[in-house]
Amino acid sequence: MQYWLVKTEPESYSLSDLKGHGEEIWDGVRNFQARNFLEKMNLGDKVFVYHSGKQKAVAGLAEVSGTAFPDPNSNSDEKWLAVKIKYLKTFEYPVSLKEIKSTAALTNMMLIKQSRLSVMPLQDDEAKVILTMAKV
DNA sequence: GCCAACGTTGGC
DNA sequence: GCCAACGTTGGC
Repeated sequence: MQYWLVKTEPESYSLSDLKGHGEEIWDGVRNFQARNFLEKMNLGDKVFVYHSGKQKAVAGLAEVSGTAFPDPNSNSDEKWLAVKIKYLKTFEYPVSLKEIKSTAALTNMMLIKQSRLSVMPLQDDEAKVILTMAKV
């Protein structure tokens, strides 16, 4: 089982929106590296939802409920992908970017190393540290 | 509001 | 194929 992290601007789509809908098509990814990660997602993989912008924190957890399929909003001659994710939980203690940066075990996260990537895998130990920090 | 990092585009 | 110009993302 793999852990992932996806970024979203809560002003356009937030974790609470996902909570309200239960399940959502995660589309609009227009970056090859991110696309390749979407392709590797498996059913049941856990997905951390990160809020960029004002909040800058890992807000909660979702789960892959549908593996990669053509992004319905891209032209058929393009090869962009989307997945489906299902809401799991909102962290009572969101893990802020600041905390992540000041935690030695997390400083090699792709979130830090590649600040612009919007879909990325996490190491198991990184995921566990974040879950601990979120007091899940 | 600014700027760094990064991706994309287009001229050569 | 290189590189300058430009656009976007996202932290500060």
